Amino acid sequence: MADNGTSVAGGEALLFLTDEQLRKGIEAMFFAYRGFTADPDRILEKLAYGRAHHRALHFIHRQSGLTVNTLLAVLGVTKQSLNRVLRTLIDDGLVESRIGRRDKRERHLYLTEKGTALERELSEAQRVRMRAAYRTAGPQAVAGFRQVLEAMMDLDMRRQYLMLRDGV
Amino acid sequence: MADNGTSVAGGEALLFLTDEQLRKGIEAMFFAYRGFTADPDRILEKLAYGRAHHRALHFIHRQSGLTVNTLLAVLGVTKQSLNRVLRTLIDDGLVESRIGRRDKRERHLYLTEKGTALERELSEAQRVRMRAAYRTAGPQAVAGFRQVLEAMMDLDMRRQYLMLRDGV
DNA sequence: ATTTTATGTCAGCCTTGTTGACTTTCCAAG
DNA sequence: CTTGGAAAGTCAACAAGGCTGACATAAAAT
Repeated sequence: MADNGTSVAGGEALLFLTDEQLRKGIEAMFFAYRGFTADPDRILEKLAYGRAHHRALHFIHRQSGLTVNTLLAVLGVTKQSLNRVLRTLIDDGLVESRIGRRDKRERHLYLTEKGTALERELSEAQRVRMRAAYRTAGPQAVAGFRQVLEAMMDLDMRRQYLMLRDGV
Repeated sequence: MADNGTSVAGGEALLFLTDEQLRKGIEAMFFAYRGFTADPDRILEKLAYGRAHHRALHFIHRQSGLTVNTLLAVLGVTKQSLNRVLRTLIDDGLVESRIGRRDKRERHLYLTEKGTALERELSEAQRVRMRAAYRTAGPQAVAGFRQVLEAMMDLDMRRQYLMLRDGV
């Protein structure tokens, strides 16, 4: 059996999923996620923002003009929790909340210039790391990386993810 | 260019890392991590424990007899923060703290039978999901998954991870 | 004998999650 | 046109789990 836990039988690769193999994957996820958030965290710290602010900025940038309800669904938190974060972002002039034209109950969220700038700084820090990791691991690895991650999501999360991945 | 962002030039595959590609990876990480923690979280909730307890149990199981200091380094939290968690685990009879034989200042941590049982339940829930994801994605994807994750870690985290990965 | 290390603990603070209750505004169905 | 329900905002209270700072004890190391 090869080191990566694969073997070939009858031209078809089979997976021998030992608990050991799985544990390595679990620990890799744990440590990698720390790396994944480390760079933005450092930037946010200086501004007295947290990861929650980053997430909000990310998805507002991603889907400009989305409603509060949509953002709640994507983030998977309560409206009270989001509101605290969103209020500071609006007060600080990073996010603009516009009343819906069709449905005036809705608030549509947009990044201001200032918000766009911070989002860019945060995501660029994150991209630098991802880019380096992708380069190190190579194209095949990258494809596999995404495949496993997508297979690991809950169904409802995958729905959200695919909507974003393939365009809204 | 292929859909996965790769192309072949002169027999060597090159990576075209558009911001779009990177963003998909970033969002995949975000949603996948939620899935990754979802199953243990549900189990922990019933017992009034949190993710912090799970992490402690995991690494004590992983490296039985490790000292408090070692655990602190792996988890990357302060001793006050760990202590709160550790104390409840010890009080509840999931973890045993034995005074070091060589160095009596040290406390070596072990899972009790009860602790082992809970750790198994938690990690099995996590393994079920990982196993399913691995099976769906296939062996090549799994190798790539781990490669990218490892390349994404901070240097000091990778040190910790490799020590655990390759045996202590 | 003194200093350093490992651990534990108290107090207090912050972020970010939660639930519950209540309001305002507004759309939509009866 | 009234009424029910949806979208959003807000107040209060609470908890987990991070953090810092300060201090205590025991034991090792110098």
